[in-house]
Amino acid sequence: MGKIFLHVDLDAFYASVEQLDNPELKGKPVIVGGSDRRSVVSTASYEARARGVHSAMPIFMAKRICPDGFYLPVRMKRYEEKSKEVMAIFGNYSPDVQQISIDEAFIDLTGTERLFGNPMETAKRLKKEVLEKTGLTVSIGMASTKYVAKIASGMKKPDGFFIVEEGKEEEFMLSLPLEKVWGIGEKTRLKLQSKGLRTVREIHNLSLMNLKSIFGESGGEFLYNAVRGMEYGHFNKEAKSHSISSETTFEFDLRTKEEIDREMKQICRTVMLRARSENALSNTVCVKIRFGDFSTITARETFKSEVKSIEDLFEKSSSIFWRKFVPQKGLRLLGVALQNVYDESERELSLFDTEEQSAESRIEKAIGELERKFPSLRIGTASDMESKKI
DNA sequence: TCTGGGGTCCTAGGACCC
DNA sequence: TCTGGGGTCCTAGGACCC
Repeated sequence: MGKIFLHVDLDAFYASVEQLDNPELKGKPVIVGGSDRRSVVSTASYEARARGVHSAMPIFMAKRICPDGFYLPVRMKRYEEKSKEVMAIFGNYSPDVQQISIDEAFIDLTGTERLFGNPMETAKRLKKEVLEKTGLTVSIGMASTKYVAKIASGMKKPDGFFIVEEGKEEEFMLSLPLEKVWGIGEKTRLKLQSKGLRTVREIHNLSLMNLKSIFGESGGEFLYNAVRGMEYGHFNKEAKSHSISSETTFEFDLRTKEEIDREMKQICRTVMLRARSENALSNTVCVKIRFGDFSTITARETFKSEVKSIEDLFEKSSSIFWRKFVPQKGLRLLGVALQNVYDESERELSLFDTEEQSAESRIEKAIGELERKFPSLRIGTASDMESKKI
């Protein structure tokens, strides 16, 4: 007896929540995204998709093809709230629920027949319960592997249910156009094309060795398994690396040190407060620079001791930034990340940790907690205020 | 009026150690 | 007589996903 997985995906999630909270928007083209020059669409409702609007499309373009759409800002807190409600319902159907993003999860139904009955009926009940309790529709894929279930859930959106029977996985994969294969993006498609490979079947015809010689050890293995509908390892592994990052695209490219310092400070603040709230520490700082011409570089440095404060992160990031930045090109985007993050409890105490520094980290943690409780509050330190000229 | 933000994983080359 | 080879850490960049 094989395994049974569901992949459950909330339909047009952000846009659906907006329609739920404002029923007048039901049946209308709703586009959730930023509002300035360089913003893109986060989620478009199905009505907007019918007009050609899709995720990642620049807002100005969406407005051109869908001028009468309802354009709304992203309300992340609200979506997180609804996401939690939905995920809690999933928990009633299996002890093994693996959330993979804010709007989708794998549910392992293997061995739940005795408790819940036929998995197909269980899946239908789950759809119904989510709709009744949260007002949201989901699309479900059911298969013997997570990988195939994931693709299956996309076959009949929205409000869909698609089953790939055990033993039919390979046949199912062979029936798909390349664009539906999860893990093959534009670049890989182009590379496949340059080798004369245009269909899943053509990839299927190649040996593992052959694929590895073209796409590398891991890429080759992935493709070989994918076109056969076999489980892809990386769903099952615990994530081993972790990072905390924040980045901003500016409405207009920045050029002066004053502007850049100000933004850098804000970004470092966001990253550091988040790290504090997660009790996360890191010794590795990565700075991302996107120039006015859209060319993008990253530079990172691993330090002997962990990043200790917002100010510390600001200094470290700045020193990396100014080694790489080319002022003539202008700054379109600035990002800062803490990488290889580990938990506070794993810290090896260093002789250099002074009383003062740990006091600083306690203060920042308190600021983060306060700001979470009172989102309208902005707490600054004396040096923040000076730089903001309040 | 071009192209967001937050992530993960992989590769390839160099340094360094045994 | 001149240069093997594996493991691990680090950096920079790339691909992909939602």
